[in-house]
Amino acid sequence: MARKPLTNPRKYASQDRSRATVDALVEATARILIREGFDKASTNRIAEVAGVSVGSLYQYFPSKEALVAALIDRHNQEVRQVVQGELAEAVNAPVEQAVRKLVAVAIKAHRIDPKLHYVLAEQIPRVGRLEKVETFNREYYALFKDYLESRRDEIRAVDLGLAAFVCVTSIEALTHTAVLHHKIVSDEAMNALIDEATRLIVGYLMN
Amino acid sequence: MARKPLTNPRKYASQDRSRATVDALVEATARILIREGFDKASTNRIAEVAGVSVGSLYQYFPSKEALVAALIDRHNQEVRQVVQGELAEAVNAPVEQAVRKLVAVAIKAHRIDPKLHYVLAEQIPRVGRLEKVETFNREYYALFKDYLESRRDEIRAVDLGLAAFVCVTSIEALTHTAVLHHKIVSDEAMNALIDEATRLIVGYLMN
Amino acid sequence: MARKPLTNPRKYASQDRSRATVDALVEATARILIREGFDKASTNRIAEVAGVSVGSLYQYFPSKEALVAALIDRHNQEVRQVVQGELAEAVNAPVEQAVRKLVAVAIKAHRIDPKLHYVLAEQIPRVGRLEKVETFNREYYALFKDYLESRRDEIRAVDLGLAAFVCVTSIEALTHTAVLHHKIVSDEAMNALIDEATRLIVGYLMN
Amino acid sequence: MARKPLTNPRKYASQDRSRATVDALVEATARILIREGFDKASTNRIAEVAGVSVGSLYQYFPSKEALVAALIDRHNQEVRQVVQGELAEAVNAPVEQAVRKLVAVAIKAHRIDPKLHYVLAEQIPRVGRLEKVETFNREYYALFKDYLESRRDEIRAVDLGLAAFVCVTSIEALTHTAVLHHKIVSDEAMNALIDEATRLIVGYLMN
DNA sequence: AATGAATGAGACTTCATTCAT
DNA sequence: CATGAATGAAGTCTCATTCAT
Repeated sequence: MARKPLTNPRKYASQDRSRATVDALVEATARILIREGFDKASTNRIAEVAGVSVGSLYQYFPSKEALVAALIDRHNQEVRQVVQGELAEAVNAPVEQAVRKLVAVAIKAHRIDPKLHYVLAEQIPRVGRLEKVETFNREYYALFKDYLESRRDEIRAVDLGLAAFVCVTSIEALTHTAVLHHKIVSDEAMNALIDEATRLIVGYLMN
Repeated sequence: MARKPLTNPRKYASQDRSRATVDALVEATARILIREGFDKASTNRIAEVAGVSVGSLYQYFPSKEALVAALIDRHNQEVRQVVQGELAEAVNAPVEQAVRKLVAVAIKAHRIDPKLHYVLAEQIPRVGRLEKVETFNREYYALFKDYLESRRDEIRAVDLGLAAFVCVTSIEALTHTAVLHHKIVSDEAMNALIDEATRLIVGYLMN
Repeated sequence: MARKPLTNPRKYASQDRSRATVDALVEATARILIREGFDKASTNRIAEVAGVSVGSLYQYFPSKEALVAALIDRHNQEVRQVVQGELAEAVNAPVEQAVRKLVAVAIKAHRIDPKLHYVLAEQIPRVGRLEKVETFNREYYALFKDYLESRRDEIRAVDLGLAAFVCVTSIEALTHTAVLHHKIVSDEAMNALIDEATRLIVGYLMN
Repeated sequence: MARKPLTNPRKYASQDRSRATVDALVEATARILIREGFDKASTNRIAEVAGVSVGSLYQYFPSKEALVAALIDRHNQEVRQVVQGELAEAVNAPVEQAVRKLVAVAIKAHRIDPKLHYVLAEQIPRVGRLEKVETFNREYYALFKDYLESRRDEIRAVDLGLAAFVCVTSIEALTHTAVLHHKIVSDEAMNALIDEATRLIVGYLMN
């Protein structure tokens, strides 16, 4: 996109610096959003916290929304990294194990940065941002449906789409709410929640 | 302070006018919130849509937040009226019937004004009205826990608090998401959802 | 100005009521100005404190300024009533006695309602109101000059206009400041002030 | 935070620009206050007259009051610069010379910007800046009292506090009123006033 | 006349964005 | 590229005044 500079060193230097600036800005956005709420997250404030000038902010992000979008992407990325491997495992496990894994992973994901997750999910004026946040659930939903299909003979006869909706929505809600409302104060509490959620879903799918 | 007027009509006339203005303002707030989002809901805009002047808005509501609070109260009131009677019935029914009723009522409640509900639930926290919106879930939760206690011998041994959390959170999420994402396009679809949700919860409580 | 009503009683009744309303409004204005400052003295507030409607306020006063003007007039009237008699006496007294009297009267006048005086003199946006407040000093000045002329042979040779300015300004400032800044806490303190002021002025006029 | 620029001018450029903006705003405030009164001094108007945007105003002054406070400080500073040197001299002079000096300096100070002084002194209390404006008189008073103490044996026996109050208040009122009401149209008139005021005060202190 | 609801200009202030340096 | 001063539209809220009842 940018033309190649004449010397490599300079190029890398500036690329690094750019990268650092971009990171600082996204990080500042996250911090302010979490600690002070959306209303305090003005571009000037973000730039200040990031330690750069507003001008620089607009050098890298065409608008405030672009900044928030980048933050969402970053968070999604982090969640993906945490979730990906474990989810792959689950796919090959029998129903109960798979569900248990799913629940555990969901909790793990929500715990990455619960407040940020909350802010991104519920506090950001949506202006097209909504879809970005929802992408995950869609993926989750599709993955789950695929899994159910692969295990169709182990579970009772159901509309798999409907079942996937029920399961994914429930797991998401339970883990999200539990994490956000500090219901998971100990490993015990977490295990209890995992047990119950698993029982809820497995019982639903099997009986 | 004012002496009684000679005719009733006159006195009531002004009261009606006030009332109409207040109603128009709250209604305008709802419409704008739903159609254009929180950010577009400026006091000037609300007044304009309500067909009154900003001055009138501030005659009745000390701040923009007060307006939103009034809207929340109005919505809560409507929901309560729909829910109340049916919930009383459920309390005396056996588990499966009670849960089915609960789910049905939740759908009914969410259908009153789904978009408004969504906006109030997910977009308003910024206004600090969070607690007002959450009051409902708390009440719902407490009621459910009480019910579980009264039927303790019909369900499996379980931490009732945890169980209530699991059930209420799931029902709320399922009905909310279903209504909001237009998953309930027909009575059939609705009945299917009720069946599944009921099965989910009852299976969880019983087995 | 108003057409005569058909019956006297009614006439008087309504006149009394009007008078009472007008008085209440002026009084309310004074109270608010003193207790809460000019910025809080909105017409709506004044009407409320007066126990009448804004509409009535505008029935009797064409504008907020008119109200303030009426208040100034009322205060001036009160001051006049206190001052008048004593001032007449002073005119016939020899210089020292006259000056002493003048100072004493000035204190008395300032003590009528010091805060109101202060507010009216220094806190009211002037818009032509200034002259009304200043009228007094002018009268005072003219009167003093006349007195000096009548006693020209008892005092040293001097530009009487200039001398009157010096004396009136000094007496006014001393009594105003003393009263306003609570320098007159006792009769002793007052007498001390009177002594000093008198000495100041008499010394100036005589030597 | 910012790296040193290669050339000085550039750095100073922005500082100068800021400074110029700030100065223009304070100056505009003064002009409007003088020419149109406090009520017309809206922030938008001030910015307009200063030739900058409202935004810039709020970049440098957190509120309208801050602007007025800055103006008061500026004026005080100017007065101080005029007064300081001359006052130091007076302290070492014999009574008559000292008083004459004091009066002359007071006139000089009041002449710096009489209308502004008036506005700041009598119109601003509403902004709560009263103390700032009064600081001066307090200093003046303290200084005068100290002087009287140092010359105690040259003047008649008096309560020095009371005497200082009488003298300072009188000088202040005379010079203030004279300047404001255009009583000082010529050097002659000024000298006459100085003579009279000096005589007033000296006569009071000595006899 | 009295009432008080309604009006709307305008005040203060914020903040996303631009642009000269 | 970075900087940060400058911009100005837009938002919240107040208050003198009008007007239907």
